[in-house]
Formats: sequence, C-alpha cells, structure tokens
Amino acid sequence: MAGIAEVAAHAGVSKATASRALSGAGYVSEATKSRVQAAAAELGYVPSAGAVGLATGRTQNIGVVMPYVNRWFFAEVLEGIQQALLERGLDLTLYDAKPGTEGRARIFDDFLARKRFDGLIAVGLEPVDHELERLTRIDRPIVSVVGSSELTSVVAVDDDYAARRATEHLIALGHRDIAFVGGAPQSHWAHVDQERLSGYQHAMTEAGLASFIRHAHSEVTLPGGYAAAADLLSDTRRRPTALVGVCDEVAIGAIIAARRLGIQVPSALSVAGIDDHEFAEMFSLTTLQQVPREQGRAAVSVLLAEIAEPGRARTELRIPARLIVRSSTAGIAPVESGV
Amino acid sequence: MAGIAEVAAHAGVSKATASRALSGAGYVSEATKSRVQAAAAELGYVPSAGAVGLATGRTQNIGVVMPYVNRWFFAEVLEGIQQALLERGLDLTLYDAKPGTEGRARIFDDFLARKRFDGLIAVGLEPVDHELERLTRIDRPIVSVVGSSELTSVVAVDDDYAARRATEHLIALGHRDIAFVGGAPQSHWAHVDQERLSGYQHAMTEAGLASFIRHAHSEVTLPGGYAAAADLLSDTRRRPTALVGVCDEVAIGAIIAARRLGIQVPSALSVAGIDDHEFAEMFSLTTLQQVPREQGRAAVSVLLAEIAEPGRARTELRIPARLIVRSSTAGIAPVESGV
DNA sequence: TTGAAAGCGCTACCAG
DNA sequence: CTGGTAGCGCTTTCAA
Repeated sequence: MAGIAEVAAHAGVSKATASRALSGAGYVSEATKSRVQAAAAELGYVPSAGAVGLATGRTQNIGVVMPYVNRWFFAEVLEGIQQALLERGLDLTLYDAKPGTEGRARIFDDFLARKRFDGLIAVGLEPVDHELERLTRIDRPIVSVVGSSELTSVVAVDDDYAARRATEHLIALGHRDIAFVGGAPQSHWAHVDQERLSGYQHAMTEAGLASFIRHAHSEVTLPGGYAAAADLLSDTRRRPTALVGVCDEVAIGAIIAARRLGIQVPSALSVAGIDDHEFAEMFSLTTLQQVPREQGRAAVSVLLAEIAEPGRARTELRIPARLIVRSSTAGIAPVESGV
Repeated sequence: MAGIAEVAAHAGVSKATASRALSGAGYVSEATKSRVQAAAAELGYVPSAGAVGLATGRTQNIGVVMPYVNRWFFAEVLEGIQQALLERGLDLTLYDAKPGTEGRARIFDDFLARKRFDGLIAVGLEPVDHELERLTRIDRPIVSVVGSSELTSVVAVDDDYAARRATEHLIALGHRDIAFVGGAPQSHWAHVDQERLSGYQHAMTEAGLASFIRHAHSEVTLPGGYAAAADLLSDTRRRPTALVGVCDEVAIGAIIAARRLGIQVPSALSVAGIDDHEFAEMFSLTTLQQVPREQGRAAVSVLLAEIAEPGRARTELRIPARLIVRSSTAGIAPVESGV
C-alpha cells in the first residue's frame, strides 16, 4: 500500500531521489540512499509492477507458451525457466496453448498481442503459418526450445543425432531387426518425431539394414507406447529383436507391454529410449540423455541477452545427447565388438 | 503500438469516448461505438495491460503458487486453472515454490508482495507459519486447492473418505492383512498423506483389523512406491495380501515392483490407489477417482467470485472421490459379498 | 547531488 | 451521449 511518495516523505527527500536511491540508478549520496532504504524497509514498500512497467517500458515479466504442461519434458523445461527467472527477480506468465483448441487461438490472437512481457519463450510450439505470423507481429525477442525456426533463437537437443546414436548402439550389440516406435503422421510434435525417425533411418541405412526399417506409429505418451508395442510384439512371426522409442515414455510403455506379454527385456528384446526420463532409472532403460531443465535455463539466458541487446544475432544451441547404457539393451546372438 | 489516442483521433472522438466504446462501460451511441471499434480493428489496437491496471486497479491476472509442476496432480490442476482463466481472458502468472529452496523464500518475500495479480490460487502449498504470515499480508483473495486452511477458501477432495473407501473395498473382498504405502514422516505434503493414512486406519479399526495396520513409508512418487513396495514385498513371511497406495503413483510403483518380484496382481496381491492417474487405466488399477482439472476450474470460479464481491464468506468444497474398480484388486479366499 | 515537473496509456469523474 | 481533466505510481529529463 505504501507508495514511493510516502517513502520519500518519510526520508525527507523528493520522489525523484527516492526512486534513484531505490533503483540504484543515478547519483545519490550514500547518506540519503541509506536513509531512503531504511524508510522503504520500515514502510514495507514494494514498487507497483504496473507503474514501473508503464514508466520504463519493461514489464520484468517473461511469457512462456507451451502446448502441454503435464508432459515430462515440458514440465522440466518449465521448471528450468522458472528457476532461472526467479534468480533474476523476473515473473513468468504461462500460456498453455494446446493444439487445436479454441484456447490456443485466443492465446495467439489476444493474449500474446497484449505484450505483457519483455520476451517470450516458446517451448515445442510448432506454430502453423497463421500462428507464426502472429508471433512475428509481437515485436519482442522470442526464443524457441525444441524445433527449428529461422526467425527465433533456438535451444534444443540434436534429435537426429540422438536417434542415430541409439540405433547404432543396438546395431553394435548385434541387432538387425530394429523397429522404431512412436510418432504419428500428424502428431503435433511432428518436427521432433521426424528428426528422430530420420536419425534412426540413417543409422539403419548406413549399416546396410535398410530393409529392416519399420516404424510403428503411436501417440507420444507412455500409454501410447504401450499400445503400439503390444500390437507390434504380439505378432510373434514378425517380432523385432530391438526397439528404439521416439522418447523414454514410449520406450517405457513398450517395456511394460513386453513384460505383460512375457517377453524378457533385454534377453528377448532390447529397448532404447531418448530423454533420460525420471522413470528411466526405475526401468533400467538405456537411453540418450537430454536435460530439459538446462535447456530452460539456457533459453532464459539467450532471451535476456536479446532483451538487453536488441538486434542481437540469433543464437542456435544444438545440444548433443549423451548415451547412458543401463540394462534394457543387450547383445543378441554372438555380440559384435562395439562402435 | 497504436494507443487509444490514435484510435480516438481516427474515429473522430475523444479518448474518453473511445475508452467507453471499447470497454462497453458507460453510454455510447451505437453509431459511434461501431465507428470506434472499426478504427480499433483497423489500427490493430491492443490496450496496454499495464496502463489499464494502473488506472483500474485490476491487473486481469491471477497468480498461481505450487510446489511442483512436474507431478501429475499439480500439472492437471494447473491445466484446469489455465483453461478456466483463458475462457475469461485472464492471464496467469506462475510461481514455482519448491519447498526448502531459496527460490521459495524469494517468492514469499518478494514476488507475492508485488501483488501483480487480483487474486491467488495456492495449490498444495502447505505453508509454514512464516509463509502463512506473508500470505495474509497480501490482501488479495486466496483460494487453496488441497489441504486445509482457516483463512482461505478451499477446494479439495475428501482425503479421509477416499482412503477409507479404498480400504473398505479391499476388506469387502476378504482381505485382512492390508498395508498402507506412501508418505514419509516429514513429507511436504504432510496433510494429505496424513488424512489418507488416517482414513485407512479408521476403516481397518472399524473392521476389527487394527492389529493389521501397517504403514510403509515412502516418497510420494512412482519410484518411491516402487522402492517401498519392493522392500515390503520381498519379506515373504510377512507379505500383506493387499496394499492401499497413498496415491496412484505410489500404487503403480508397487504394482511394477510386484511384477518384478513375480507376484501376480491381483491373484497374489491386490493394490488400490487414489487419484485415477493417467496411467491407472494402463495398469488396470482400482482407484478412487479425483479430477484435479475440475478442482482447478472450481478454484477459479470461487476466486473470481471473491474478487467480484470482496468480503464474501469463504467457501469450502470437499469433493468425494468415486470408486473405480478395475482389475488390480480381487478377492482372497472365499469372497465376501461386497459393500 | 537533489527537486520539479512532465509524462507512460488508460479510466473515471464531472460537466455540458 | 460526449469531451475535458485529473490522476493511477513510477521514472526521467532538465534545472537548480
């Protein structure tokens, strides 16, 4: 309730001086500065964010748009962003833009246009053209996490590399009949799924296993992976010896399905994922680790740099995933020596 | 970029009239109203949230504080809140107040004090005294989701009832040696854990099974449930015939542990949970359903009512969970006729 | 080093 | 029904 005017009065100075003393900008004698600070503390003064925003043009607030918050990856990125902002005293306003909903349309048409933020982080948005056009209108720095964009800075894991590496790991173990599970033709996360699928395809092709390439579509969720794998594995005649999941959730779903079908992992079936999901350890899942929390933090750094220095060249951060071998993968037949 | 002054000029009216025409408050002739609206549309006018906030004292923004965003329950509540706010054109700023962190302290000391919102929703916060004191200082309506509070309105499932019902279900199936899994002495979510534990204890006691009461502590996560159950079940001499999980994540962890130990569910072990988690179906988990998304929506309704009508009496919504019987529970010995 | 005053963009009161 | 004007709470020239 106490405004800067009261603080100023209390300290016996003008509003202008009080403002300088509190914000640290401009010349103020040490004596008056501490007097003002004391007054502010005593009155429990807290500046009005709205007024500061109006006067400075800086909202001290960052917008975050993502299609889901209840998926591991997104939740982790969000936490990373939140932590980084917290340390810097910035607020975060969240826009949950679920694909294909009316709410998403409103976010792009109304909410984002309000520009209640100094910059925006778009996580796995995969905007369609119309939405992209809205985004460019915003006239505030934007950083994308996941995906690719010519217009914004990007922070992401190298998806192609991750899937390739997972596949190579299985090939090195002697597998030939390796299927790729996850991703649907018109999944929203099309880009990532596609990159990973193609990483798998490349690895297979390079190893001369092009004829074994198989893609079992599924929703990119744990139950989705479960269903797809249950389907794929129940056909005993054409059962692959190894699976690459488009992400850990799908891979874990596949492991659960295998267990229910009585198929031993890894002796009868090897499964590799991508992510290092919080459940990966529990399922002894071999995976390619990415740390979404760090991606969130990195996105904040990049964004703040762009806010501080308008016109800065865009940044593109591609982070290589790291292979973590646990015990969901094992050799088949005589094991070849590894890569 | 276009301000209301330009819109006014474009439409040949004063700023005041333009404001009324756009906000719909006060008398404006239909003719001028549509003229102003046309001008606004043409110029792509979007009001400055900060300025509106300053002038009206309403930020059109709701704050949400929660200790985690990456747990099923919290993520679901968050989505419910977000949806409800979206429909009403309100923004949401998120504060991720992880217990015991420095960030949490900052949120309570600095961020919330900024009062950048018209009202606050606290999800599973369980504030300690010092924090509670901060909260009361905020002087904005607050609604709690989960937990209990004398000071704020509350929206929550009836935890005692849910656990009691789960336990009764198992008792009705003929089980006597039923253990409760989950919750640690100083878990952050102490209140909920405690309520559920005591629901279990009551049901056991009322059925004359007090001597069978057993509580296996664990972290309230899927891996936590896995670890605790693995421990509990590996002692073959004292193995219970049924388990009540403090929540579905723990219950599912227990099922996974049981399967790994070769214990058939439900023939050798019945498991019941509380939540109806997104994975419940996949594990055929019998559970007491709550719908956190709806709790989020309800919290928004209550909060907006309190914002609209200051001094309104506090609301307390206790929602009874609904028993969903799947196939993780079954009778032991001759099945008694059910409750 | 400090103070006075002019806005930031909008709403709301009060005349007309 | 409409326009002028005074703020909302803060920052920021510009003089002193």
